[in-house]
Amino acid sequence: MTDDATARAPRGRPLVVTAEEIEAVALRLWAERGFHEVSVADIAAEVGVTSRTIFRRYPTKADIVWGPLNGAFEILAAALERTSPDAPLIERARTALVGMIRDGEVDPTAHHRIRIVGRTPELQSSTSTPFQLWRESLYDFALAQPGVDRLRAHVFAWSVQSTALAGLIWWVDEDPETAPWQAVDDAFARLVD
Amino acid sequence: MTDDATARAPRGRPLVVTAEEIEAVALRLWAERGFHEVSVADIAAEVGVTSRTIFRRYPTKADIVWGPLNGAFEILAAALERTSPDAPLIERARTALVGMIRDGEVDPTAHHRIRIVGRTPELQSSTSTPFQLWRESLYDFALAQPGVDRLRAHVFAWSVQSTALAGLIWWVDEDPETAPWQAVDDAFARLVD
DNA sequence: GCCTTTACGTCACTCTATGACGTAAGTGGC
DNA sequence: GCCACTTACGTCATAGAGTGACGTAAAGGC
Repeated sequence: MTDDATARAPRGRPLVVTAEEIEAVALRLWAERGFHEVSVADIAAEVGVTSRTIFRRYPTKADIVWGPLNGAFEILAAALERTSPDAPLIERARTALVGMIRDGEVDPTAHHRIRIVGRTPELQSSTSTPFQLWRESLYDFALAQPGVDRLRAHVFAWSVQSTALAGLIWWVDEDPETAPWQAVDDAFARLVD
Repeated sequence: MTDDATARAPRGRPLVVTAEEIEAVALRLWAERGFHEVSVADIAAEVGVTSRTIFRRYPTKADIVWGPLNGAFEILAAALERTSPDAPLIERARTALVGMIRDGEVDPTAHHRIRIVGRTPELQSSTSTPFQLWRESLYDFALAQPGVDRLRAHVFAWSVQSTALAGLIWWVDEDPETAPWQAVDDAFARLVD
């Protein structure tokens, strides 16, 4: 998306560690010991910086987990637009979401990240950045359709997001051998009852 | 529920303040200044105790908001059982939830509490105690019905809870003049599309 | 009066998060 | 090479949510 031709050499002191390094260390430690058991200071020490630096890069500890997934709402919005306008809203959301997860458009570490989220209830907060952004995308999409009022769009966004989350949590602690998109697809199959 | 005949005088030092007093002060301050803007120490000072005492009574700051609503999951479970077995699952949940909120079986301060939740995104966390307990009730109820597998029960619990939450949030910041049960009922009407 | 039980205060400490301030390390202009 | 400018980092101080340890206050039972 960024124009490489206009991408100039950055001015000022360069970052001493990349976001990838920080997140790789964090994900590894959290996978080993759990989210609460590893503090931001622990990660910072392992990477070779101060916790102040970490908090300057990430607004909260939880945002280290999300990382590139925070940008996924744009992919979701685009995927929603590509779905068939004739299908019911819920099926369009299902197609877009499942396709997005299945095709791994987001990030190679996404599965790893979702596993930690699934194991850590406090990360499943509905106010976490990506979930909020997903709901916004879903809300805007639904509201643009004819005959959809704001409450309906609101309910649509919430139920789609929570169904996806339910599927992912299910996948993590009940069926981790299969693909995550399959669990989400199965969850949507149960929703349309 | 407690047997008054066997309710003996409590041994040991009595509580210096009742839970009602603490929660009344907390709700008043939060309604005036907002949830983040009023610390637990502020509430403790106003009540006349130390913050240590508050944290001994309530596991987290958020639990002061929920208060008696934490016991509502039992009322929900009972209300679910009273619904017509012939109706679809989602309608039974709708009837039970809306009836519960409408008839004010929970607590006179419930509306006040929900307003604060609606105004404070971080309190809408899916891991907050009452929401978790509601989902458990809904999950157990759904799983006991014939032809419902565990994933379906899981998705059912999540979508019912989030639909109720969506309705309540909608009520708080879009339609606070009407009754909250009406907003929740409307939300469920949009869900069954 | 003494023992037991329960509630509270004080102190110390961890962890997340933020503001202030000075410094290190890069780019670009001359 | 020197100097301004920009950006990242470290250090320090601070606030707020929790938690464990320890001593004390206030009740009932004997």
